[in-house]
Amino acid sequence: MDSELEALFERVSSYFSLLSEPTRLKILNALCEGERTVSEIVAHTGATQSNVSRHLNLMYDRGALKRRRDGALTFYSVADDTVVALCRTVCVQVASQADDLAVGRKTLRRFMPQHDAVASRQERT
Amino acid sequence: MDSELEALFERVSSYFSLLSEPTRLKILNALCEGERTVSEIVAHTGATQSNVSRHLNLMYDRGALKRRRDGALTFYSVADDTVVALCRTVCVQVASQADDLAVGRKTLRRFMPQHDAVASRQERT
DNA sequence: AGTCTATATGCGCATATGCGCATATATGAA
DNA sequence: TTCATATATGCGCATATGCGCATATAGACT
Repeated sequence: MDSELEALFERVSSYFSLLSEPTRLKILNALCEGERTVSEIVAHTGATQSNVSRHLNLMYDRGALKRRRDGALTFYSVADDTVVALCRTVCVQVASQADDLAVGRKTLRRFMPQHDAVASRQERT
Repeated sequence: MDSELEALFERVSSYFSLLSEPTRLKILNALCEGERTVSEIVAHTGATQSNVSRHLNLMYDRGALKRRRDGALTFYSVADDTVVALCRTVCVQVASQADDLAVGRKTLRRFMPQHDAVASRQERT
């Protein structure tokens, strides 16, 4: 196997690993609508402050998030829009193939407004 | 946090975890052009037979791959095209943001022909 | 200085995951 | 049946990862 591809896949898998953790997905969800402080994210996700902080720093280090400090507050926001796009794609995919999963149109719509058409098309199938 | 979303994110993260492993990406790469036997994938990826088998079964169980048995041979192929699409998206993303990573246009093109336009657009930036 | 709030981080644990190795199972051929 | 090839799987280990808990750091205010 080509060593160029080896290196590429190493990075790609590491990229995906960012998204393979529920807490981080919750955080991204909280950041979907824009900039948020750590405390806001803690409140929104229900995770502990230390975990949220750790995950935020991780995603920041990997370039998925950007941050801005204002006094004692740190504002985080999405730096890599691809990340959010991937989440949305997989949310639709998962919701459409899981009959048992009670993800209402409403929830789906709130989470990914622009995929409305896709989501409802899948539902009719 | 909504328990509906909790369940959704659990699944979504598990979906992404399939793609957060280099060996599995190599396998998907080997399956991009179509159906392959386990031995062919072993040869193509350079991984051991037991690992390839394990990863194939995992991806099969999760619905990412389908399989077909013909005598002593087992043919695997991609069942969920979204998986491949996601890989391609992230490959382009990673390759475009990593200056140090020597992923030539040629390699990229071979791996994801239909993203040619996107890839070269990124390169010019 | 002292104190309060906000955020980050060190440490240890528990669990998950990928792998090597050997072996089991299945199919076809002699 | 016996052997050979193809694929799957049990077991143990090493590492990675997420978390709880306590604590450290930083800024604002008195």
